[in-house]
Amino acid sequence: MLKISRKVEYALIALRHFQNESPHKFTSAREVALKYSIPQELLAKVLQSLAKNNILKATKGPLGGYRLATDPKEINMTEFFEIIEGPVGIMNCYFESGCDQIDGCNIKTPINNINDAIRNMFNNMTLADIA
Amino acid sequence: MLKISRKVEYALIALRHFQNESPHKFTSAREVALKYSIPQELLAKVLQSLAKNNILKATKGPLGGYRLATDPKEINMTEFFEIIEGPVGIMNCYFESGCDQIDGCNIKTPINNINDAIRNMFNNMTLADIA
DNA sequence: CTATATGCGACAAAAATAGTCGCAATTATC
DNA sequence: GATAATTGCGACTATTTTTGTCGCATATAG
Repeated sequence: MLKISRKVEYALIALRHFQNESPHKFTSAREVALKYSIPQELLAKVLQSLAKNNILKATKGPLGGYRLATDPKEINMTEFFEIIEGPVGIMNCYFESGCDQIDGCNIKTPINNINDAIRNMFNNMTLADIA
Repeated sequence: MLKISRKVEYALIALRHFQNESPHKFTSAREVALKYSIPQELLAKVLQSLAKNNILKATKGPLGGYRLATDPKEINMTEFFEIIEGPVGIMNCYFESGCDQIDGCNIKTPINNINDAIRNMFNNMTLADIA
């Protein structure tokens, strides 16, 4: 349970790759996909999201590609996860309003407690911490 | 992301319900399902798992049903989650061996770090803590 | 004997995730 | 200017996981 998605996995792989490249070199999605045997199109989408959110810098054209735009120390894990997968939380009701429990939900508090614990953990973590 | 499943949600609802009942009263899956508008058959399965793992006590026949078998203070959250959903961890490779990365996986360490942090958190939590 | 439980396995439906494809816009190289 | 390689983006399909259902055996209170 609590598994993360392939997209997050691919993002982590790519980010670690960029960390090991010289800071100004651009690497294409294709190259990264080949190197780690991951689906190119899917990786491309993930990298596009990261670029749109200023985690990566992108350039088009031949010799184009991606490189880190931000120091990994500055990349908060909650933010990182949410760029790729939307809100971090174990249940939707943490974020949404509509809930069809007739007799009133009796687990709101426990759910929120768990959510807070998880979010708190990731809020205090940067990409640099885990790599 | 990191959402828990409905089954866990239903288990939490039921457990909180049993916490509020007198300790020796048995309540049937049907009754709990009706009260909280959750699918009876599915809830039944979840309760059966919990009974098999001594979180609940079950009796058959009319007037039968379930009640707590254990003090919530003694119910470890990791254990609880794993009864219902299997291993707690953000990625399968934490538990499994086969991995088809050709060029070597570059995210084993970060993944393990995140996993350890999550497991550690839940290991230090009982059902009583969150309710 | 009947009605109401749990227990369990197989199955079906629905939703989420993963992956593919096509095309526009940009840019380096020839 | 033509070509090839790239990002960017949306629609689509396939696969997997989750969710829910059904049927039947066993137990038991009345």
